[in-house]
Amino acid sequence: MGILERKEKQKLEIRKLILDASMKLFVEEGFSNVTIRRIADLIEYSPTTVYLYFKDKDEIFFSLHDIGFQKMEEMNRDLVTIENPLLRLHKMGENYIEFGLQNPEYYNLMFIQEEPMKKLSELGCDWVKGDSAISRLKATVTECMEKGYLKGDPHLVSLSVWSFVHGLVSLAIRERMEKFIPQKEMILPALKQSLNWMISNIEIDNRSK
Amino acid sequence: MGILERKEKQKLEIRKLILDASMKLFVEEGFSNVTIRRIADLIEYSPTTVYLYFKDKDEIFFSLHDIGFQKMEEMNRDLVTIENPLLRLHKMGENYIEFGLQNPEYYNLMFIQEEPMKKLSELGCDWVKGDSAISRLKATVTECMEKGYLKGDPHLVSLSVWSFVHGLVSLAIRERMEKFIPQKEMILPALKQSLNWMISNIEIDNRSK
DNA sequence: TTGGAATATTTACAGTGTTAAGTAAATTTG
DNA sequence: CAAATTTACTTAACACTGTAAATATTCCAA
Repeated sequence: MGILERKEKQKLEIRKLILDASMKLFVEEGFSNVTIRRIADLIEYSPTTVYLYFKDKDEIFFSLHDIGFQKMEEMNRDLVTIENPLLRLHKMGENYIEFGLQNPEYYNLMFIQEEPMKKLSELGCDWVKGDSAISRLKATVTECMEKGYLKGDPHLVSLSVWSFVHGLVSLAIRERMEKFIPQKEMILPALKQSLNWMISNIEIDNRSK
Repeated sequence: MGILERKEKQKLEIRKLILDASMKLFVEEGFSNVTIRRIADLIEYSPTTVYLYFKDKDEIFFSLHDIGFQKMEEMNRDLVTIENPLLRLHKMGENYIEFGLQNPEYYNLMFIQEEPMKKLSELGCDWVKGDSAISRLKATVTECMEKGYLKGDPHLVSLSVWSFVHGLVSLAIRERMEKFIPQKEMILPALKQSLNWMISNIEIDNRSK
């Protein structure tokens, strides 16, 4: 069945073509400038051809949202080398902030935009990519507690830490931080400083040892 | 000049009519279902009439964003009666969370959506409503420090506290919290619990007194 | 070579924000 | 009071959007 295989491969190739074009538009011109017709222009097919490979526009965005998580995972690849779980948690936070600021459009799809989640509940499946990222966070927080760097309920602390960094990133990329951080180039350092402050507040003070 | 005055008043009345209609659509059917034509239908004017009172759709959203801040300020009206600044900060946080969960569409315009901020920079003026809310937060945080409830840089701490509650609310209303809080009715208590945890972590321990 | 399946395009629909031109009523002016 | 002008509003239209149905083209096996 070599022929069917090849066809399958071609199908995937065009899917990739569509995703690449969407990504290009999406990253270069932002969410609202990604239209089916412009995607079609880029890949030099007619607009309706796109619908042979994706059910609708939201499915394209959902795929891009997935790719976003892959990019983020890639960024966190060498995180396992950090022995100290609290340091690892800290670095996770820094990576998260950097990823968000450097890829606002991806970040948008992953954590802000409503459409990808709508698509999920439409398909009746759960947020695999998001959930596994959450699990990694939770595992690290739990390890911090086991080794005496943090205390409290790992569930509650993970939720809180994530909310904290998400708050920083999403306020920044949605331009709500200008009063706090007027200079654009100061955003990243300011957010990292805030993260420092947060972690130093929740870590157990070991100076009494 | 009684006649000019009356005309001015009528103009404002229709503006209000448009805003009320937008608000209705907006709250009842969400952001994406607010269209110029549906607004026009509700107020029983032609679509183009809307443009005699608002430059474009974004200007309508900007006005609604303003109204959102008014609603929030109203909610915080009796906050001044709380003597203890840390308790007041806590209550501010709770109000913020409740406001966000109860008015997701307003919250969206105030702190998530890009359009209102674009409109601001287009007009070249600054985020008056947002900035004054930030100032109130900062004042409370500063008072907490003066009275020995908190320590550190008020600027940094305010930014962090705000980011924290914004993170909680925005992840919740954008459906990213299902893994952490599967039951919808548990969202508000869980978010409040997280706020509790946060504040108890940053407050200066006075038990040694 | 022919028939059928797969793939792609054309056409079309119903919607969007927005502008320009036209109309009718209200107001000001001679 | 009548004519001119301003104001308020509507109609028609443009250039888009996502998407469905019908049509055309390409490809491959019999």
